[in-house]
Amino acid sequence: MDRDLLDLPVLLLNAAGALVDAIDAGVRARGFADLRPAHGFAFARLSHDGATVGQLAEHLGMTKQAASQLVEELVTKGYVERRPHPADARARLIVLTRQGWACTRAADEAAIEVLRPWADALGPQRLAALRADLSRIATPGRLRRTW
Amino acid sequence: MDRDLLDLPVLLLNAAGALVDAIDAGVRARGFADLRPAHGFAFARLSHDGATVGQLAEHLGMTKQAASQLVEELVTKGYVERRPHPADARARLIVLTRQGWACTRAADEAAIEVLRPWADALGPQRLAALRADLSRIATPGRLRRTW
DNA sequence: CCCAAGTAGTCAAGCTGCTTGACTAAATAG
DNA sequence: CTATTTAGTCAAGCAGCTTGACTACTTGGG
Repeated sequence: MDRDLLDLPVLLLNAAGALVDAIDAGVRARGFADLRPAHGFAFARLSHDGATVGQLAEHLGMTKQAASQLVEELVTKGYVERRPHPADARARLIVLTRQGWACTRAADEAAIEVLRPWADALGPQRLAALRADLSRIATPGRLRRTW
Repeated sequence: MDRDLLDLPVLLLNAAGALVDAIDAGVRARGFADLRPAHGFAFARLSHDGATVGQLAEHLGMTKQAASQLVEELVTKGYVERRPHPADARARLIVLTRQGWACTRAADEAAIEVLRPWADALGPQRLAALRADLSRIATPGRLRRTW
């Protein structure tokens, strides 16, 4: 039983990795080859009303500097744009461009394509249980590069 | 429902990260402050009869060169040693030293300390279900740095 | 038995994505 | 209206990985 406990982290990491890789592959296959998984997680945060660089950094579990240059990269590639922040002239509101939204939709499609068969095999109540169980371990909101 | 599907990867990654971080903290607290999570995953592989650099690379999802220098680091710090391989003079068998075993035990303790309360809260049959469900997504044996 | 091809491991160089440190401009507190 | 804090960027550095090239040993086919 303890053996079972001990390889749970490995199992979890492995599952997460497999999922992320599969979705990333799906996104690339849809024509967005210049993006990495981290960008997708950024898009997920930006897709609700945008976000500041600081909020993005918080969400991605990295420094503001790192988030800033990630944004710079996305601006250059045309996926997001910096707008003046309506309530704070120091800050800038990062929002998705048309291309950013297109990519977000593609990512959603890819994710569903990967997750659907597996969710169907599991069944709804088992899926709900899994979500609930995972939520217990997860630190809300903070995402990080693992190991 | 699709919304639920879509944040499953985030949830998984988040949970995996939280677990890895917590165990890593436990290991450091036990006096092994010069190690990172990746080393722990290496130990897990080495603890069954040792392994070659190539096998380690495969297990950790990295190139042989990277695994080789990870081993070099662990040799320097006294956690593993290189032995001649019994069946192949090109290869070397990497095995844990006494200190390596001590760290492995400490890691197991830390992992159980972290996982136990959460496993208890879940209950045995729910835990078994979680393991089974995760196993479906996971690519067997291959571990990778996620995103 | 021997040679050609394949495999285990290491050395060296380079690069990517992150960090820490220092700074400017704007907001906020007292 | 100054003193402190906060948002963001610029610059430099670095850890952990990659690709490429090489040596030592093994394996398979004639």
